[in-house]
Amino acid sequence: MALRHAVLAALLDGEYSGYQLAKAFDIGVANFWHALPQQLYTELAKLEREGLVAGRQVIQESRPNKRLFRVTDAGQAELERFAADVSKPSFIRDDLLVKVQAADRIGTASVIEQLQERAAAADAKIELLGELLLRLRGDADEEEFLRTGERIGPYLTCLRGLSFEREHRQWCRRIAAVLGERRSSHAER
Amino acid sequence: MALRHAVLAALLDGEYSGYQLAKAFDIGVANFWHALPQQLYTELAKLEREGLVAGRQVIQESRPNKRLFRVTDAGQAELERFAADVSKPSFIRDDLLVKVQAADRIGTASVIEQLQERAAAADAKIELLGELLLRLRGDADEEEFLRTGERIGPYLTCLRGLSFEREHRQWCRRIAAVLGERRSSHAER
DNA sequence: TCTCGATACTCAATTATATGAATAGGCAGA
DNA sequence: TCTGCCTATTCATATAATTGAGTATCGAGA
Repeated sequence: MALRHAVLAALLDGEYSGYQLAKAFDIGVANFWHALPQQLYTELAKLEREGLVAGRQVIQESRPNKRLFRVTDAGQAELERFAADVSKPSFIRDDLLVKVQAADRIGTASVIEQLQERAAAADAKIELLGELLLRLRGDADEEEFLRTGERIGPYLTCLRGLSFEREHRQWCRRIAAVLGERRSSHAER
Repeated sequence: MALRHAVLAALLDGEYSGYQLAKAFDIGVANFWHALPQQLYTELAKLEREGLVAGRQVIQESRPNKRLFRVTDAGQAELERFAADVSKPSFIRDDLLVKVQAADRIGTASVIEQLQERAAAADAKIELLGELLLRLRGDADEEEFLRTGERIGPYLTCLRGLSFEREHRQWCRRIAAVLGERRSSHAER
């Protein structure tokens, strides 16, 4: 029930097509919600039926036509309403954590490998987010931008994403090291 | 498809009833997965049908009877198999982040309030996890426990939970401050 | 020229999660 | 004694998310 609001929030920054939204939901926007393209198209169609977003066709020559969407006044009001009611707590849900939970009862080689891959993926994401933050705040420094910038929402969620990725990376590296040392020291499995 | 593995991993530490598991999934275990009681009962029934866990009835006098479950050899093997295949990336999905993304286009009063509630909830969770970690490692210090402890999986996932909650708390407080200052300074809305 | 990736979207089917309501006895506090 | 919470579980329904397949055109590079 919250994807609709994530889409509305993402559309606040301008007009996007389903395809562009899908891209955004794979990088920046993924800091607060994640969704596959199919879901987004479905959700946009629903939102349009309900009058919360409005779409317009854009005819293109050298590539398929597309439909750009923007938030309507009703959509804005819906977001406003949504912001007022209680949020459900946020949970971690992660396959890799499940594997670590079981770590000393199963073979750890593959888990260690996956921890390292995750750390590397986090590296890439951290760099990406760093660039995104820079682009969002322009010349201003962070402090000043947050005080006076006119659109700080996306910046704030990126900050969360960045801190999440940093912590995740650090944890992955540490756990990989811990499990690795245990493997080599008491030569189990 | 991963709840089953989360349940198996949680059951590695002994026998639990559905009810006890549900409790665990509300605190410690929630560091790697979250689920409602109904889901757990359903999952346990499925796992039992497939022979991955075994249940036994325990008759009680002063309260309802219960069924305790343990992981079978087949269950262990299934976990082993699961640990080997690729994990899907972990995503944040959080109502409150959606609200922050929209923050400067909607009224912020309620969002600020929710950020503060979240921070307070994180405080409580942090304390809880701190105690849990202490209980898990006993007298040893962390370094030593991680080197020589015989069951470190749950400890490692708790560490992740702790770091997640700490970062979350810090972010909530900072964002609440930023939004609060903007409200008071340019008296918008 | 042929393949491959990017743009742009749709449809169907399945699986996973969440919501809501019920049952039922014991025990603690007002 | 009445109220409500804790233990312990089940059933049904609804919503959300994932998986898989498919369509069609353009432009770049082998």
